[in-house]
Amino acid sequence: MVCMANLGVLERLMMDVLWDSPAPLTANELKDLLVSPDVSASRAKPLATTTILTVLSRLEAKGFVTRDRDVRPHAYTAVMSRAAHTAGLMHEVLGQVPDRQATLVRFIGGVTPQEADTLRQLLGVAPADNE
Amino acid sequence: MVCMANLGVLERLMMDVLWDSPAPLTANELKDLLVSPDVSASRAKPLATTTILTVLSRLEAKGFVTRDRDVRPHAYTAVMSRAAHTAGLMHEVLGQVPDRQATLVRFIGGVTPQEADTLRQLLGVAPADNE
DNA sequence: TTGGGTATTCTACGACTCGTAGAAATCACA
DNA sequence: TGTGATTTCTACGAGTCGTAGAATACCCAA
Repeated sequence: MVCMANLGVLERLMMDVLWDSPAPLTANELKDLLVSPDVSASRAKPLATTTILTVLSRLEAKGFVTRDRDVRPHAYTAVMSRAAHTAGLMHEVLGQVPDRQATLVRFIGGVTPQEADTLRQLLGVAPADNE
Repeated sequence: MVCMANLGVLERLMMDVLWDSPAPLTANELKDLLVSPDVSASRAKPLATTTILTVLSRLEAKGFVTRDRDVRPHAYTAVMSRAAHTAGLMHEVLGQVPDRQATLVRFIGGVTPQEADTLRQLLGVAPADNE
């Protein structure tokens, strides 16, 4: 049932790096970015490269990343954008309840004014290019 | 970071029973409801009462339920409504991303027309007149 | 006041996930 | 072909979760 969610702390951190990267990353590039202070998803201790690779494999198995095996240091990419992933999570959560109406009421009650504006815009103008 | 989320399958099932109940429940009442076929959150195997109590204690420790210790078979109640809990989860997920705008775009792209109408109403936007 | 059923707590185990990484195998180039 | 880089295999320790027996606490009828 709950399936998109389960990312551990490190897994999530690594996804953040992947999401922030404009291009596919190798394990070592990712490792370096994890400790680089100018990256939001930062981390104190540097990890062993094998650790990075293990977690990347797990993320691949979970369907969060793909790897290009044709280039030699394999290159890893996030399958979905962060926005798509997060929106998917929100839908997944929302989909678990019988009464979405009530949930949306609560949800809207908690959004910031800016977010409300965004939503108004999105709902005011017509839908909806998908993919 | 992620804290509201982590409910196991049984924990979630029991929360569903609690949420569906208009009054506080005792462990045994809850146990019976778990196997009663007219309850959405149903279950094949009946569980030991101690199992129910263990899980209820864990839910209490996690802050999802409170118990009334003054009545003899302790009575358990969900702390938040399901709607509040779910909406909270959605906010928690949304709060993890740097660019909420993009996430909301995706989110709105995936809602049903009915949900969109609900949202328009809540946000005070004239509904799109389709259908 | 006590015996006995009921309710609750304590303790625990097995399966699974996750962070972590060494050891072993594989690869590619000099 | 040897060697350094890369990847896979294997594994451990901590934590969570479903599961429930054993031990204890509670309360009423006799």
